[in-house]
Amino acid sequence: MVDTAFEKSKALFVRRWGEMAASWGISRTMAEIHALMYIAAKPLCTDDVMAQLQVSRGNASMNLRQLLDWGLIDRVHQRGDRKEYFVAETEVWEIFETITRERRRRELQPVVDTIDQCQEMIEGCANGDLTEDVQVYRDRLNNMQDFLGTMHGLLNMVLKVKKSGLGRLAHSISRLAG
Amino acid sequence: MVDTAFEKSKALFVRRWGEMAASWGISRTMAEIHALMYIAAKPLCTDDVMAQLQVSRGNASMNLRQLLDWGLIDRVHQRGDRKEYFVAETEVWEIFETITRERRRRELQPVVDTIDQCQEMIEGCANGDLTEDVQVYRDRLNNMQDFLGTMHGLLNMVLKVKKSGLGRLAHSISRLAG
DNA sequence: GCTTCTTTTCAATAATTTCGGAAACTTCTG
DNA sequence: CAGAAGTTTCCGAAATTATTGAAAAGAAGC
Repeated sequence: MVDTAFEKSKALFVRRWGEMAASWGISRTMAEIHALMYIAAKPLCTDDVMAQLQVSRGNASMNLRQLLDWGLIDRVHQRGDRKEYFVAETEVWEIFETITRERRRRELQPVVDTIDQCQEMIEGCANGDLTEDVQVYRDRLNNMQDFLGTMHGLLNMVLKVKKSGLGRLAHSISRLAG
Repeated sequence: MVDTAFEKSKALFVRRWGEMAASWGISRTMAEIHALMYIAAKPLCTDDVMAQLQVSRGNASMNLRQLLDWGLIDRVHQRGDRKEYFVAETEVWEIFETITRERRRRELQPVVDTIDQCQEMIEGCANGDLTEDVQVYRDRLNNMQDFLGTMHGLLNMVLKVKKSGLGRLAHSISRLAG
């Protein structure tokens, strides 16, 4: 069968994609479904996912919902079929933007907020008793916060610019640098 | 006690840092130790970690070793004391570089390699039977690979340039864009 | 509008994986 | 050799993830 190599190749990609995601704190199955849809030529339904990944209906359903929440896949309806089908975003930069946006919102923002809070907490005691320890601590918090702010801006810049070519990125940075 | 707010603030930072790391696939304790050392004014020893985070000696030891493997902390010897002490890298850009370097090596590189492998696997069958499915699949793999390559380059650029100011970054990008 | 059939969602249970603690074991120093 | 510090292994606890089965939701036909 000619398709064997094709099928094997796809399975390999899906598996590896899942493994990578797992080490990044994303459920393996969720990532595998995403990979499956990313490389699919046409919409897949829940049964396709169940069959290809050998998972239960509930599991497939839950992970599909999560992918919808993340905005990584969309519902698609096929006429004459009441089943729901799904397609993945296939523009890699869009995928990247979606993932970074969600992770920033869910996981980075709380840290930024917490650092603010930590800084407020030591403002009082910093007056009366500005020991070296407190000063060091305050510097470290500031550095981290600056870094997170810079990364935030840099990421936004990269994402914005990916849609208008590298020329503008250079320009943006020139202004930042000048 | 004047230090109460200070201690509470530090504890809050450590806790939140650990939580964030946990959602990024890094053990909570390992991240907490790292946070503890990042904000510490002087080197800490295993017993400090045990006391402040309420973990066992074995646990502390294992996680300290991992942090050493990652290159996020260094051993420091205090003269007149047999104990080992540790300090964290405190330059945020260095920390960032270390983490991205390690994660790329450990988790991204295998994906890049796998995509290569996947592409080779379908080269044979692509000749005889170039169905649309195969073609779509091949395109998606290529797009992903291009993306990973671009990100790799971009990251290197950002890291290199952080040590020589933003001016050079703009210049680098100008050349890329031109 | 009601029934029936299909699909999705939810909740309880089960399985897997990860993590941490205790203790055995090693190493180093005096 | 004694004592302290560091490491590794094993096992149980906790968290995460998956399965099952039942209920809910939604479309087609009457």
